[in-house]
Amino acid sequence: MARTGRPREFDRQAALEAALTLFWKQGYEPTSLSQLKEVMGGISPTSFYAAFGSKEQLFEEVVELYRSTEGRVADVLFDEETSPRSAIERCLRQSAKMQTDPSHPLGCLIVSGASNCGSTADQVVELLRTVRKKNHEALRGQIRRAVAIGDLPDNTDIDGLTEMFGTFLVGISTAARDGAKSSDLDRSVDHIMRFWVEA
Amino acid sequence: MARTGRPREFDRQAALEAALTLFWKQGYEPTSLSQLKEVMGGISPTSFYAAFGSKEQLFEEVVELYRSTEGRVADVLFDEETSPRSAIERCLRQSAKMQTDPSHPLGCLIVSGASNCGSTADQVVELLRTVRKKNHEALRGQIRRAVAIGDLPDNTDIDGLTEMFGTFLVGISTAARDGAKSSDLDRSVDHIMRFWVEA
DNA sequence: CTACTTATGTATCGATTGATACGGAAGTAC
DNA sequence: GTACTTCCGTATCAATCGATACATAAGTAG
Repeated sequence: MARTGRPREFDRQAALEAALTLFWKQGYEPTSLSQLKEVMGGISPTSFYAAFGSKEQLFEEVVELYRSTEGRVADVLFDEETSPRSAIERCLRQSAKMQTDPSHPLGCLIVSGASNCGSTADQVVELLRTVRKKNHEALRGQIRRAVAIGDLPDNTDIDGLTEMFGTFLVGISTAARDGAKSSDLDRSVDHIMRFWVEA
Repeated sequence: MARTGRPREFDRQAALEAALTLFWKQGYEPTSLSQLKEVMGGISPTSFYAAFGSKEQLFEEVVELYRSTEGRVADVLFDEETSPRSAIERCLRQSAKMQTDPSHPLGCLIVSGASNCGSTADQVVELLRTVRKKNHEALRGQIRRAVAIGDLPDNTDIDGLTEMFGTFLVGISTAARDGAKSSDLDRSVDHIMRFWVEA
């Protein structure tokens, strides 16, 4: 690793995970450097900027960490080996379960991590929006595939169905933060999938 | 009105409406006093605090204004003279239409107005959450009523259905802010209502 | 040892935050 | 007219924001 120079005295990975938890709970803008430095092991501002560049760069790194861990619940939307119906259903169920899990903050970092932001945080807002749009397009891809392989009729309203699932998916974050029960959310997935009888 | 003293030189109602637009667009915390004073007619800090008390009190007044105007789309959830199915459907359709209307900011002030907030804004977060919970309970009331009058079967999963509609409803705000088309959202309401064939 | 590299701690930067102090201006009441 | 009330404008408050300067400590390379 570090070939030369004074070795780092804090655990960079642990600090990153602590930052994830704080950003997840509070969102990007209201999370201050003071809070970050504190949860990241009480590091000094110099250490913070040397290791992470800036608050914004840290957040970008945090988003990557989130996507590669808890955020993986959305990956199944990109899976073309599962049936479309099953891919969507699993995404919704796993998202609902993950976002109500009390072992970490409630809701979704991608949806709620930068929802109220001033103009100084435009880049961060766009970063998260880009991730959401990718998920939305993956959702649309699954619906399209379902029509293509005959799991849904040819005259299916692809955009309308995509919007139904997509709107429900992003709604889970607010619902979870408002205290929705995991079991209620799971059964709500039963209902939203109910019209779709697998071929 | 003002019986005595120097008369106000700015239009209080117009200032309140301008504040609503700004809060709606940016959210509570990232909206600064400087921005508010500017859009509210370029008033001075003294005039601001004399007329509205504080940023937080202004926001509370703004929420009341919103609820009595654009926010009325949720009122139908409290209407027991409409059929339950129709009440829910109208709420969803009107919310989707209103929140994508380009004549004002996108999304919903109640859902997105204070989603990322620091601990100094706890009261504001709770205020909006309380409104959302009331709407959620009204939704549950409509489902309950549907079962009671036989529009839905006796063994209906009331909490699961409530969560499905409630999660979709709060999702509209994020969907609208992400650029969802009004027509797609309207058709997504077709789909989410589809399982429910009015008696 | 010296040279170099990297991390650390303290002290502080300019800008902005929400909120006030204070004096004066503009109206009504008598 | 004077007294009283309400509002306005300027100047400014302490606190906090994200970010840096500067000197020093702790390691490797030769």
